[in-house]
Amino acid sequence: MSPSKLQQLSRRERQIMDLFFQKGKLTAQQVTDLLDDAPSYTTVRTLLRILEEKGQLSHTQSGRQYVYQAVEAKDEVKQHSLKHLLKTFFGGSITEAVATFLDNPDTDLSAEELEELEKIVQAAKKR
Amino acid sequence: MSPSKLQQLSRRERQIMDLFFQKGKLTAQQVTDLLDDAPSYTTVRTLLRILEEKGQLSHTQSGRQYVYQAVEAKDEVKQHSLKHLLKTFFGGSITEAVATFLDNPDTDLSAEELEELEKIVQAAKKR
DNA sequence: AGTTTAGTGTTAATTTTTTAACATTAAATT
DNA sequence: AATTTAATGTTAAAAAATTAACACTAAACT
Repeated sequence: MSPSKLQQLSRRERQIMDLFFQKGKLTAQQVTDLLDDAPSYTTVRTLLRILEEKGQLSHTQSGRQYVYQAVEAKDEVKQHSLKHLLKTFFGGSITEAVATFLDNPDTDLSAEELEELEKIVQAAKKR
Repeated sequence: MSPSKLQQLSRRERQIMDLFFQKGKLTAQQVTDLLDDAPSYTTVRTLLRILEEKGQLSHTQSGRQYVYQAVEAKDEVKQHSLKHLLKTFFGGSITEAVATFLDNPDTDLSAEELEELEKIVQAAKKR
């Protein structure tokens, strides 16, 4: 049950990393704006610096601004996070997860979306 | 971007809650055994107490032992966690998540499992 | 009955996280 | 050119999390 790198991060750090996974590149100001329980701008900058020290973020300079982005290859993070979720809540089964998702009355997938999902599954069957 | 209750938890607390979501009921000793970077037994007990104070866990007594379990209805947690993951990494799309999962060469789903997944999707289409 | 074992109760030190003030610098505006 | 604005650099206080020692209690064992 050894924790992954992402799980090593503190609350705030994870919250911020989640933003980067969603949005890609962000400045300190943007991060501050996106967090709706955001601390001060200065605090956000400190956290970005720490995340960079920890190797989670890198930055490039654009004019005077630092533009940060996640370092870890996104696909790896995706795969890992999905697996962790499946293990934690769905006994490792993607099928159960999909079933749960589709069962939720709040979710209503379009016909096209379902079509696409079906195709993907059928394609996987052929292999 | 307001954090959910689960996201409010600290690292260790989340790590422990994940165990409860996987396993159901657990004693302090079992939690200690399941964590492979576990702190001392005393520490684990303290964390369980804190999680109970925070309303995440409850316990019943079985003989002398405290048996803990997650308070929040598991389905809600499942739904919420899945949605959060989809939002963070897959633009909210279950289809993308499934695609990513099936693309991973490490994953090999059995024919039966794929069959089942297909059925679930087809059933959803009918609605 | 005495001793060991396995549990909980209480308390507190240490470490980490979280926060942000204050200083500095350079660009943009007046 | 002077002033304001918007950025980063540095440092440190406050709060929270993490850890575990020590005390106590009751059951199980000898």
